[in-house]
Amino acid sequence: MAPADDRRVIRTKAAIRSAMISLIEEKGFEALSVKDITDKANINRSTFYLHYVDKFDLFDQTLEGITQDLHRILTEIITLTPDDLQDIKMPYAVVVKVFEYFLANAALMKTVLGTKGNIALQNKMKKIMWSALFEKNFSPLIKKENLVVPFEYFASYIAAAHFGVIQQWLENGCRETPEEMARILTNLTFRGPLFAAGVFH
Amino acid sequence: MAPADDRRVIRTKAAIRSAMISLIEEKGFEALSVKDITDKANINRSTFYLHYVDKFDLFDQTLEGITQDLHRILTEIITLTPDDLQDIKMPYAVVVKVFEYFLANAALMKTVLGTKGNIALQNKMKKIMWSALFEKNFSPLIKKENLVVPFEYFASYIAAAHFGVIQQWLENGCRETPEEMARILTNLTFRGPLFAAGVFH
DNA sequence: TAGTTTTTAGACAGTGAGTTGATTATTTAT
DNA sequence: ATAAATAATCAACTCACTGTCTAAAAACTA
Repeated sequence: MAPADDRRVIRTKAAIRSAMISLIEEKGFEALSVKDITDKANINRSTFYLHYVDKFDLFDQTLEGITQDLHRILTEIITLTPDDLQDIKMPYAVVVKVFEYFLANAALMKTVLGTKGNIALQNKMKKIMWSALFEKNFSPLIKKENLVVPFEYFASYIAAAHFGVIQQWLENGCRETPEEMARILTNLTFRGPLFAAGVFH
Repeated sequence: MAPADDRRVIRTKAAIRSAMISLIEEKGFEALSVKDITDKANINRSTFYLHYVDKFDLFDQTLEGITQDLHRILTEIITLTPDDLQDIKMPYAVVVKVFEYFLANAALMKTVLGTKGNIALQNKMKKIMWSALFEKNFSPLIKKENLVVPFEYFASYIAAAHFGVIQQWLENGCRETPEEMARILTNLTFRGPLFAAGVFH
């Protein structure tokens, strides 16, 4: 092992990484071959194996930073209190932060969450968001005796719903601001989707 | 072309199909090879190519029946009126039907929607459910002037949320009855998730 | 049973994966 | 500026899977 800050290594890894991202956008993760990546990155195929075990390893390493960041944002920044949930402001602030982060990493996030992505990767991210947001924040606030539906389905409902909205936003090219998206998402969840859609008055 | 009801053909196709389903459960769709499938199905690899172009073709053909059924269930059975949405009963009936169908085809549905599935396939199914359920039923009922959030995000929210709950249910092994699941889902959507979770009283 | 069709076994070329060893190019530290 | 270190390259190799094709064997239908 040599200095990891060797400029050749940095250059090579960057080339590989950005080749992967642009290729995932083109044809999806599963359809990629190592050869595709190294061709696009203009490096020898052997070189790839000096840095990564295979394309999955490459993706994992790429995703690692993202998931750490996200986890930090979700847990460090805020711990909700019961009062926060009675008002829309506090969760709103968290959601804004998340959207801002997604916006800053839109290209990669789109490859993870977009239609060309990979379910296992999606689930990895879902799990992180889930545990950070729910287990540590929402869960303690929910009184079992008030539950009209099983907690796990409530959780699946919210987690998937939020993911769906984020996915749609990324597909659209992130036209709305993080603040606007946070407003949309908190409205949908706090007021209920049908109310937010104007079906109930 | 000979009689398509030749018993050898029926046997072979059935063997291939069920081999595929069980292998997807094991290792996921992308990891499968044609050889895996034919080994499991105990047929010659050449035989596979007599019936299918490749594994994607096999999956498409397998999914075709499912999607047609689902589309029929969602469109034929019901057309919602504005009054239906003021009450929870009518949508409830549709949702029960859907869960019943999923239950009857749980093995395959789990491979499509489960963690080992494939995003493209999920999207295909989402699109079908989406167009049948929303474009023809919900959409006309929503008055633009009452919208608090853009319609497309409302749509993404609901579609993804329902999908998430169905996924969770399949992962759990379909413990709840279709009626129970329909109750859960309609409660979450009609009352709003936080109300259904007992956060609001 | 006779005639037809499916399945089989095996071989084929083509492609990507992952590894290796010798060589060249670049970088860092002196 | 130069030497030592090490990263990248190139070519070649094994392996596994794909998709196609043939001729022979097996199973089906009528």
